[in-house]
Amino acid sequence: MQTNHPFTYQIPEKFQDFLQIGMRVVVEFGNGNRKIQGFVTGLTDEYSGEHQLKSVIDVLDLNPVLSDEAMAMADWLTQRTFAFKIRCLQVMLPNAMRASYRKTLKLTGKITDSDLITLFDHQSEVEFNPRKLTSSQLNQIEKLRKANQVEIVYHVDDRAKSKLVWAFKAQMTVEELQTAKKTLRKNAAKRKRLLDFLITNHEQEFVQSDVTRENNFTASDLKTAAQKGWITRYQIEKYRNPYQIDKVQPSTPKKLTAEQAQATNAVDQAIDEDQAATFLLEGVTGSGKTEVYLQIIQHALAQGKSALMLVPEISLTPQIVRQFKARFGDQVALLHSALSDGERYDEWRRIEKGDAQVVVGARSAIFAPIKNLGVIIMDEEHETSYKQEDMPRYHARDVAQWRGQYHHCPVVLGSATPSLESRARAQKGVYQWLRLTKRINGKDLPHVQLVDMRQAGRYAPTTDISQELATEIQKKLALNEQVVLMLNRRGYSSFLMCRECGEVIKCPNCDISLTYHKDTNSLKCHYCGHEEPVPQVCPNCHSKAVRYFGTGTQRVEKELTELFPTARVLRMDVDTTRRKGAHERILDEFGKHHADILLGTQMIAKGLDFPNVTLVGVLNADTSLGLPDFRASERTFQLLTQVSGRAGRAEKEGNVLIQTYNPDHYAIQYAQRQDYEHFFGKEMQVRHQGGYPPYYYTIQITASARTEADAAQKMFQIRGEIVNYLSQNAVILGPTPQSIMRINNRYYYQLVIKYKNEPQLENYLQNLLLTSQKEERNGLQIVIDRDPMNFI
DNA sequence: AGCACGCCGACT
DNA sequence: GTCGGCGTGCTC
Repeated sequence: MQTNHPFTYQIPEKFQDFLQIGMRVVVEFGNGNRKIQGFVTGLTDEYSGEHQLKSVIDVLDLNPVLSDEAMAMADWLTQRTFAFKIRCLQVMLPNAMRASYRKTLKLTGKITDSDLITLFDHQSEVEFNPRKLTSSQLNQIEKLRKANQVEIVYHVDDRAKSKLVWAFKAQMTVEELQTAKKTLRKNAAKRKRLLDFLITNHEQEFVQSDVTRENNFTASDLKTAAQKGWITRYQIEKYRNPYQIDKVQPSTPKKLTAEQAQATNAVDQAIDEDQAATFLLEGVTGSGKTEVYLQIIQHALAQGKSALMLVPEISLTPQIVRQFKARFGDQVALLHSALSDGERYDEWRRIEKGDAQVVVGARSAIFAPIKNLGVIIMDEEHETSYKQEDMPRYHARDVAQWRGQYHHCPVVLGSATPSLESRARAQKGVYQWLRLTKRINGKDLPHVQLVDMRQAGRYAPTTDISQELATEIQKKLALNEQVVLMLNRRGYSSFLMCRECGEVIKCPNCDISLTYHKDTNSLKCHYCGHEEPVPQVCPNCHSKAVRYFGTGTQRVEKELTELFPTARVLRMDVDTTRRKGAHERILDEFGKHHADILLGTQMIAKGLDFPNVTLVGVLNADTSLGLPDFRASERTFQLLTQVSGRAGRAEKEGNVLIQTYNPDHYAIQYAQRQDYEHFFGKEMQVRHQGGYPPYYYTIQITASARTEADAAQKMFQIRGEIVNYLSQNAVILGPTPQSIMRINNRYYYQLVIKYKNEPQLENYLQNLLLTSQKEERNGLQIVIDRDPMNFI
């Protein structure tokens, strides 16, 4: 991982004809000649270098798995995100195609050591995992290796396996089957039924599991049938079917409003003219953006092109998926992190083979191997989850635009609350600006009321629910309508504090307070996973007055059931949605009105579309305002606007209540009026004054080390170097310790560079990436992040 | 990641 | 004079 350049290998004759750029190969690497997986990045007929070349051991693919486009994209990504090229190549492929490495220990001579005899256990080759062995065993092995008694063998396993299922079809002719039927015993009813089945379904191929399930045969019935020669059984490849939403009612395009039609036409035209233009589709919540997307995709398909649709991970729910499947059926492929590696691999291959022309997926789907792209759409473009937080630290929006250029196709960025960066570009005419200002149901935006908790809090019936909110909930329950309550968990958690001395219980490894978990009555660290029981007495002053502070969904749930004993409450947070499919199940329950109140964290703010929801309550609007991040206002505004949009989606009017301690803050004020445009104006002023994006570009450099001094020292050294490469116009912030300075016993220091145009900076950082590798061994890690999303 | 090499202190 | 631990460089 420490090198960032290609290595040259000789191609054995047997591979020379078909080895191509973009294939995966196995090669020997390093002094120990351990085998590793590599990618072919270039081919040449001659080599005049000074190195003794090794040979390619094996080729893993029959056709290139990385297209020319993927190779070019990886090059660009390497440069752009300060990443290692190998990581950029790997990110283009599904996990299953990444090799897994294994070592075995092979016996070539005699062993006498009793330790090792037990280790080998009469086998000549065993799995070798040095971590599981004692140092004396390792010593022995090392000696034997020197004496050529044992050998370490390196293996590269390709995990990309297609799923095989048993299939069968009739082997005999109808006449022969008829004859066979006559030879059966009288009471062989099941075999008779099977033969009848084969006679009526002659010539047809069946998947064994389908037939056994639907016609009540067993696998052994079919095995016997094969033995008797009635059928042939064989294995076929089968695509795994992740969501099992096959049987959806097909939907037809809806009639568009004038605004929708205008937006659609503008993009359609760009598709027809092969224009690599970027559109910003700014549409208020409920303005029918999804229908616009669907019709744009349809237009692309009609031109014989394909389409790529990105949605935030969290809103990739069956509800959304169903809409696409209903319109485009089997042409849709899904890429989603909840898929297993195998499922993901199958979807990837369907796309790669051209069996799917519409790809719907979360962030990494932007690398889908889709050909002949007609349009790329990014819904909720402001979502921070589009930025990957480890190497390569790409933003899906940037990749989308790169691919748009490559394919000469438009990119559509959609949002009710666009990121300031995108909105500013629309202002300047860099993006084409499309607006949907009206809701499709013709209703006004829901009425939003602020509850000033500084006053209301004193008379509140419970800690988290004001009288105003309680009254509103009561009204809706009486009308048999549904309520969504959001608890803003960002920057907030329940911690344990001693009321006597003020001691807060903190994680022993990290600099943050432990979070109280009621279900297990324990304290957990959300950064390193440390867990401990709740102490009976304060560790500092030994007082018994240890209480927990903060708000958790569990506590609010309890308060709700006390206030409204008959109401059915569904809770949705990380605890209740951890299991696969739990997310969908909860929403499904709520959709069927099996509950009256849905209580959740941020995850309920997006994508929900329940016609019977007429009240949305935000329990604590401000917690995300106080974060030391220049995007705090933007995030708060976006969140409040998104969640407000959940009310009154259909015929019924909806209203929204926001509880806040900062009713005068502009982010809250504009969110109340759902006035994105004025918020944008105000926030741009703030950014201009502070010299932040979109007025400046930012790059964050982080150093982490085992001691605070090491991390700080490195950052000051970098600062000292970097000033030599920067002009007067650039600004360096820091180095400063990160707001959570210590995580898992590592110390973090950071530095942020704000700049507009610094031609020399790029080179310095590329160089830093390489040189910093050397110090990794001493526990010093450097991370370079372009356009970081989190400054804390 | 893992091997070789060179340096240095401990021990024969 | 030799062995082994440890830091450093390099991998076609």
